[in-house]
Amino acid sequence: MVTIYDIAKKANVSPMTVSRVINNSGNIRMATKEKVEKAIKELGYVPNSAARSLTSNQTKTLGLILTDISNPFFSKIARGAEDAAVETGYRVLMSNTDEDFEKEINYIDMMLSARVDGVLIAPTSDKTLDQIKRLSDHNIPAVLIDRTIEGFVGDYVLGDSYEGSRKLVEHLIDYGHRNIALINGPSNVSTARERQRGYLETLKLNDLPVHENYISEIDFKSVQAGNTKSTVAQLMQLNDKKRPTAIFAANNFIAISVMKALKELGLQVPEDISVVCFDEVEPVVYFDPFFTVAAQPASELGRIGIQFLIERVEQKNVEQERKIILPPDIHIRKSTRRME
Amino acid sequence: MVTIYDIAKKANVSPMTVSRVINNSGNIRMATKEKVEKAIKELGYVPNSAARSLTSNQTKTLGLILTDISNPFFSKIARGAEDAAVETGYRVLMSNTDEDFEKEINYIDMMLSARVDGVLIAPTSDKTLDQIKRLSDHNIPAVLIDRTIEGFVGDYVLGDSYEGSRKLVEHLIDYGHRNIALINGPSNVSTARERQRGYLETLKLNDLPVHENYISEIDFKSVQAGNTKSTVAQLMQLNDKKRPTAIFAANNFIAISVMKALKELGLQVPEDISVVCFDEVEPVVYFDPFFTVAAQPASELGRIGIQFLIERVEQKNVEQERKIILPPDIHIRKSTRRME
DNA sequence: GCGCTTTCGGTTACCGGTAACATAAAATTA
DNA sequence: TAATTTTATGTTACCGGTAACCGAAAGCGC
Repeated sequence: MVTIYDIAKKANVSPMTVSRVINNSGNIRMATKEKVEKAIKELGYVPNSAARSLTSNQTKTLGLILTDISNPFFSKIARGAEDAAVETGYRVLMSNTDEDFEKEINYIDMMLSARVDGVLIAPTSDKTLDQIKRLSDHNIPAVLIDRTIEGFVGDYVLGDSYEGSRKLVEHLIDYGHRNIALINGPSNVSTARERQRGYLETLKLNDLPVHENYISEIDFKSVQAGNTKSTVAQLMQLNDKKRPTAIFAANNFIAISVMKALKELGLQVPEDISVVCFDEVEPVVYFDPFFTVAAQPASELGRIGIQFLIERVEQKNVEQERKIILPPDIHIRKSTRRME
Repeated sequence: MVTIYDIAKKANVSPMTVSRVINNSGNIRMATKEKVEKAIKELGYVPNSAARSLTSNQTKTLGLILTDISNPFFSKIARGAEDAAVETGYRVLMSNTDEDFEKEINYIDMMLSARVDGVLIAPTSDKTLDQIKRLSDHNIPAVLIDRTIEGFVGDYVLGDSYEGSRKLVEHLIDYGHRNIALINGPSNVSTARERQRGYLETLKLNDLPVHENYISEIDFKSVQAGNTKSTVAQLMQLNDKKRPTAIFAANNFIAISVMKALKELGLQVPEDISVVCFDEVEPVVYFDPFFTVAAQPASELGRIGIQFLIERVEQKNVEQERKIILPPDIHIRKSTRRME
């Protein structure tokens, strides 16, 4: 591997001079600079960031801890985040927790040993607070994305779950639905709590009763395992008057799984039942706008999250905590129908 | 930041002993080991990989250079790759080239300065060969994914573009289509060449004429800019006999754009025209299987790619070049119809 | 041409680990 | 119990950069 010393020897200067040329620091005679640059080019030298970070105490690397990069919502966040990072000269280490606390801990370890300058994280649950503390104990700032956690002090960038939820439910009510079920994610995630709050309040505001068995929680692994079917089946087994005419799926992942379950149960959407959900179900939306959704500006979330994070890393605007909550766009499409 | 020296002082041993405990190397008395481990835990020490990599000459980090992580095909590759990487104790640096050669060069620079142990890359074109050479000049192995490039020596993992293309076109012919247009990606990408070859050979085998203006090329940026419409419009303006009854979109990105264009032109799929494409159009496929596609095992590709890469990095199975070509699954769905 | 300031470049030490060697302590053998 | 081997730990130097300090050369005023 070519080092600064090889360049120094070739250009007949000291390693320090090479370092100065690379970093454009100090006073260097033009002739010397050119000599060094020639040697660098000829030997194809690229600085070793590991060595650099040892003295500079920064790695120019950020950690991105998300649930699952193959979920379109998160892959858009990742894309926005990565774009913002390279633009500012940072690299991004990626990871997928699958909402698993143990995996999350391992990734925190990884970020710690990689000495990343900061972490943008969608925490798996409120328990993640301890992990964020571990980061800050090592002087590594964290910005939350998509979710908050209780007791967190710092910046976060979220979609407005409460408001989106309200609007989706209002839309259903507007269409004449009175029996609306909510299939939610686990309530230890803030988005689930907010969506449930929006759901409940909207029902209350419209004087609609809340049936307890309309609300179910289903976690990432159950959805993956295909356990949504029993949840849906239970809902549909309620007797006629109580049988929901609409399902509010709390995210795209659940929505897809619900659709699958409905299909297996022989039910048509929207003829037999209406379905709405949070997050866009891409990319088909462009040519077959089917799903009525609360679409979050995912790539924007990622971009802003990284910007905040880098400002924290570089000690700018550190006085205030910034809580950004971006409103989702409600797209009314064909998965909901008016009740006669 | 806590270092090995802090631990050493606290545990009243030499730094070297701490190092040995951490790496489980050499002979350490049980009592000493426990003393050190206690100190590590109490101070929350995590080894600094940068310092480590300086002596070990490896970073346990791999580079992943893809077109666009927010494209479901690539996000699945990324997921498979990242999974395989962590399982083997590696980290992953992500990047998005947008098929842009300049961006790709910058990312290669980034990988070089990060001293990644290896790179898994979907090259933007045959020109990328020089960049891969830059990597190998620095002893960094590269494995290709999704695409090959001319003159490349090493491992690659691809989907079978030729075979998938043949099957899609055969399906269309089987359905009675004789006028089949191909909207391809740029021919400096191997998949485009292979898909075109499959297209042409299948037509020839079935004694169908090849109209020159049935084949068009459209690059990533044009698709992004929404320039697909003019291409599609030109096809549809051909006089009746020559007007295509089916379009073969060479990838999911093009397919979505084609669908959009058709919609704007007021054409229905599959009533007015049939459409097939390469790559799955997820995730809607699960509940609304619409598109007839050649689905590539993306996550498998990513996983195998990383496995090969790590073997190269760790100098295992290096004698032979491995060329893996996985067959796509053909899913016949509702975007194609039989001609009467 | 002499002293003073500025410019340019070199030397040394250190960042946080670890390989290689050295040495002290314990265990084993004769 | 002395000699020998084995085990346990310490010391030194180095990985590839850079900060901090220092000295030589060049520019400048008089």
